[in-house]
Amino acid sequence: MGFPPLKGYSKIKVQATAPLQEWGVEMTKKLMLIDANSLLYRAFFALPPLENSKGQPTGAVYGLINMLMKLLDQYQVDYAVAAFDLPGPTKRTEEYSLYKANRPPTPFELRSQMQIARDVLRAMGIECIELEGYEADDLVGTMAAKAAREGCFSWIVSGDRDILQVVGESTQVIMTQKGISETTVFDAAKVVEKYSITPSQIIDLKGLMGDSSDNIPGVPGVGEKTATKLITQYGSVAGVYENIDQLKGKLRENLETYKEQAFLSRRLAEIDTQAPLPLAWPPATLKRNDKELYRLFKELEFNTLLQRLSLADYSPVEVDTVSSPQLDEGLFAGPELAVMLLEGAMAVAYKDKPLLLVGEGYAAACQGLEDFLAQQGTIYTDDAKKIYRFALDRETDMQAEVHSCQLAAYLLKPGSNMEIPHLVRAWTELGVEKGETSEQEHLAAHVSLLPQLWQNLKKNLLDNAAWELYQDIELPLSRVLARMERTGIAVDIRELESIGAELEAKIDSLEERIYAAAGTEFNINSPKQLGEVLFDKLGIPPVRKTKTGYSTDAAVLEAIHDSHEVVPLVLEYRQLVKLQGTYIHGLQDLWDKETGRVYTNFNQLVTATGRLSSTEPNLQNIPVRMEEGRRIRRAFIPGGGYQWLLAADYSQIELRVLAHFSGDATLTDAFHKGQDIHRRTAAEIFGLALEDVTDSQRQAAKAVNFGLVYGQTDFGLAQSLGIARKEAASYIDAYFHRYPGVKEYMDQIVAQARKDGYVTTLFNRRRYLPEIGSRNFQRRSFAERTAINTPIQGTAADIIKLAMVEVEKRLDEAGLVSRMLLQVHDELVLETTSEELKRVAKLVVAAMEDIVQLHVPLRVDVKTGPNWYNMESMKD
DNA sequence: AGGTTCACG
DNA sequence: ACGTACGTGAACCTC
Repeated sequence: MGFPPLKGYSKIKVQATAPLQEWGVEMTKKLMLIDANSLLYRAFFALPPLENSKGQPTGAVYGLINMLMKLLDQYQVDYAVAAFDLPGPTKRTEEYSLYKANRPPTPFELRSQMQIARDVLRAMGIECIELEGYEADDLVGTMAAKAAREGCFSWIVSGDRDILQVVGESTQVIMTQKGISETTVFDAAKVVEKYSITPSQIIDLKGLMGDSSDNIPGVPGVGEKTATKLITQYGSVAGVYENIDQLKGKLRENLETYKEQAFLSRRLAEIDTQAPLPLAWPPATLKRNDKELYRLFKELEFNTLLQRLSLADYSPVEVDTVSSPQLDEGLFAGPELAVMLLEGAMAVAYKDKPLLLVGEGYAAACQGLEDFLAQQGTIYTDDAKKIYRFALDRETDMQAEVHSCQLAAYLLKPGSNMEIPHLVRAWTELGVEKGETSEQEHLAAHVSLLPQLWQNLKKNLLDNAAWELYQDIELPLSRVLARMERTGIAVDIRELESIGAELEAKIDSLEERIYAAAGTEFNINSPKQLGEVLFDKLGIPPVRKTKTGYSTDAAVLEAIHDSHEVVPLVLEYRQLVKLQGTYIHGLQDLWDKETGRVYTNFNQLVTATGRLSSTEPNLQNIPVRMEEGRRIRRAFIPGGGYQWLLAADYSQIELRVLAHFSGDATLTDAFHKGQDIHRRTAAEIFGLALEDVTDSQRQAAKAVNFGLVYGQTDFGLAQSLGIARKEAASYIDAYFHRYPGVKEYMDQIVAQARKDGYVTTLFNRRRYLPEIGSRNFQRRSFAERTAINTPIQGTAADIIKLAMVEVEKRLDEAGLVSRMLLQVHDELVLETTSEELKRVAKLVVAAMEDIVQLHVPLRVDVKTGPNWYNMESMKD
């Protein structure tokens, strides 16, 4: 029997386990014993703090159940029993009142999951046992002993090493490693291999070394090493004392002084295998209560587990695939239409049933959709940008209104999975079973659910006060982005080739010089091989390690710059190879020879902060900082009919947003006076007049301003400036002293994030920070920095998005042919004609600067040129 | 598929 | 004491 096979199981990495026969075991029945307390603790601390929408913490239960489902599937056992601790005194606390006395109390968020875990386990057909005065591992150990007598093989699942003492002929332990998803299986040989002692000797080992986590004292001065040596030599604690004469010095003295304590510790460490079991033998077989399990998973919002168990109340949905051009007349007739544009196909809901239109049917449907768009009506779709793009490609004057489910979902919970089947499961009570259908059919099957999905999303947007964000910023922006994507940007391929040829020559030469300097030929692009050459062969002392070996990144290479002549060559090689591979070859591959342009995709649904991203090619990271790379911008040019590129960028937008949010008097004053912000900061933190600030002081202040919006630490600032950490700390301290409003704002936003569990931007874009209350320092700190950064970065994103909609609108109203091509976070790039140049510059600057009234002015610098490299400022 | 490195704001 | 500045995407290597 056991668990039914899990769907999608093969994708989950589980350590392969030898079948029973290989272990030399021949038993008819198999039992899994679960030390539930130990695993829940593990899961609780290993996993991010999940909770359901009602605020009930669920992470530990999720981790436990997820792990057990995998194991049950893998081991196909006949029975499974889970043991729990009960609060209150045990035999051990009776004997030794300090037993586990140093344990911090179980966190509330974990305690509240203990009963839930029992309920879920029972629903899975796993019996739960507990017994006053006994701990879970005693019950597990007793069960294993009982099973062995009954000729039944057991696996014990636990995260506690102590349980290894019960490993034997018919008992093995599945021990969690770091985290809880990775496990190791221990038989007796494995215990010996790992700890150099037999399973039962674990008890004696603990007797001598103690266990700080359980507050078992052991013998002072005896740690794991000494204890292992003694136990290996004399077999047991008793054996050690029988041979105490052979020992000398401090060790013997301690052993003699603490003899009682050693035997006490041994008793405390020993698992009781004769507890009175609150359970009949054999245990009930694994009989799942699907109805109850469904109810629990639904309540806990374990949607992936519901899916995996095929427990979802999702009926299979039949998709009619239509390839005939003869479409039903009613298909595009209604005032409403649910539609998804797919690769070479279209999904449309007809009388609440999904149709998948392919081949000639698709061609006919495109005409039908075009006609529908030209009239007033309502479209429910996954991604509005595709509809706008469709309308643009077919030059349709769109009258219909579009509702974009993915866009709405993104604003409600950025960073989550935006695929339609996920959204439907997350935001409605509905769903579609995947079954044997293809991806495309499965997706199409959801099309008739889009109107319901949309209604739910819209309600949530309204509840979050994010409806305007959707309606006035993001949805109109989808249309702007569709146009920009369709427009593309012209690339001078000859220029690209010429830069590429130059790079090629330099790379070849560097390659040879590197081989000569290193005295060996190797793959310079392989961090592994490069590390071996630098740090093993050439003997340069390594600076830093990564998970997999030596770190060889630019910071490391800079640090060892003068250690060997090959290092600077490698640095230059790296830089050039990056340019050649990512930009020259990357752009060449995506260049359209018919139009001479490249067409990026602007993704509106991926970033956690509300920024756009750009792919295939990414035109938001074209080199600019280093001259060598910056030259690539020469290849970006205005296309046919246009003479100029125009770039308009917000000056210091993030610091202005910070000034707005914090209301800090000094920061606000600097922007009102139009001062050089870094110079002013330097003057403030070094206590100087503006004109007395030196270049290096300004540079330091710039780094402070820069790090500010990231929630910087002294360590980070020290790193970026190459100064001592104390000095960096003094800068930060001086800054907050001079800008108390900024400090207050940062404390306040972190407090708010802790209270609400999320932060928002000026336009109510929201980002959830579930780890803000984590007890894990690292995770909590990260969430706090994110709480500081996201409102700033996200508001800047809101502003430029709104400006883009406005620029598009004003260009359109003015009847200008100039057009937006790119957005690079705080910069817009347009192409324009000689006739329109001045007018467009003014229009763009005005639209961007006036788009929102903050407590400080927004400033935009505008430049123009015949390509993206040779750009000159326009001052009227 | 995941890790490392590096380009941008 | 913790590890150490936010947000992206692409190329390449390694497993």
